Amino acid sequence: MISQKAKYALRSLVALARLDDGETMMISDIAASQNIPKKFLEQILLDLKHHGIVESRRGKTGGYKLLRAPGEITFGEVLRIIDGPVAPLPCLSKIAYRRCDDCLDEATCEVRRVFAEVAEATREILDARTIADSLDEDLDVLPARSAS
Amino acid sequence: MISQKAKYALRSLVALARLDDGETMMISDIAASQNIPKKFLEQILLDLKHHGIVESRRGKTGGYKLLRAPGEITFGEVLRIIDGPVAPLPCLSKIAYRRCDDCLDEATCEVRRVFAEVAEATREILDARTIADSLDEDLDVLPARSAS
DNA sequence: TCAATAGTCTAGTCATCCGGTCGAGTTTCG
DNA sequence: CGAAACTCGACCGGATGACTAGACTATTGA
Repeated sequence: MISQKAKYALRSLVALARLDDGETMMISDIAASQNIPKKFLEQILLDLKHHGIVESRRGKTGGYKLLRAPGEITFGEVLRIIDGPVAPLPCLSKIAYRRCDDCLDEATCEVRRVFAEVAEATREILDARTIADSLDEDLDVLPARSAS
Repeated sequence: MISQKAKYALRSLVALARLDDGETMMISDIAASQNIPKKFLEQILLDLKHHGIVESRRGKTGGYKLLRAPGEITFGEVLRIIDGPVAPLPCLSKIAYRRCDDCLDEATCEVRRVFAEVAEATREILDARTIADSLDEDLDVLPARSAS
């Protein structure tokens, strides 16, 4: 399960991606339009700012905007910023590799191989899909329920 | 990240799968061989028993054994028993569908589509790989680090 | 210049979950 | 019977998730 925080982050970025060039959007407007608690969103946007995804301007005419093109911001990047590693096991993460402390030998670990496949598959999707992909809704709607 | 508990469960099942026909294995032996806290493992095995994965015998000559062939027990099934839904969003789970309460419309949800792909991909792997697949180690070892 | 506005940042809260542990059962065998 | 093994409920401490509070700083337009 991805965190609420990550979902909020992605939704906000989609909202910002819909702006015209040079336009900005205030935290409170994003919060209202996307149904996100405002104070919580502050943290999230700040985090995204520190990681170079968005930029902001203070004061009366302030607000947020994307720092990069929507097509240059991948789901994977955002998830790693907000939620940390995407991998199902610490020993399969490339941004935060850590040995499983109960694992005697990685090479013969009974579960590692299967989860490596999972990690590979999800990484391939998350690092390929961008905010831009979420802009054109209505195009290919999929059936309401699909996975487990 | 999958839970420690799930990892223990899978490891235990692999251990049980290595037994000869009719043989059983005691909790304490599984715990010792797999490096798992014994009392914690009791809960896990009990849970697996309640879900028809293993069966047990009490008393002096007691122990656990698989109730089904290793090839009939998928990673997905075990994960769902121990960790709950595998899907990245509640609205994408088929065993425990739940509406995302902040989501206004599922059909146009900005993030749903991408995560549906992820759910589909992981489900395909987890529901295909079985305990039996983890038995033949040494065969295809993969490079030590691979995903994110 | 000053007050209103909007972003920045640190902390605190509160519930839930994770990874266990304890101890009192109950069944089975020798 | 009594020792060995599984059963099952309760508990527990620390971490995490999802927010909330409030003080502070930058920007502007009256």
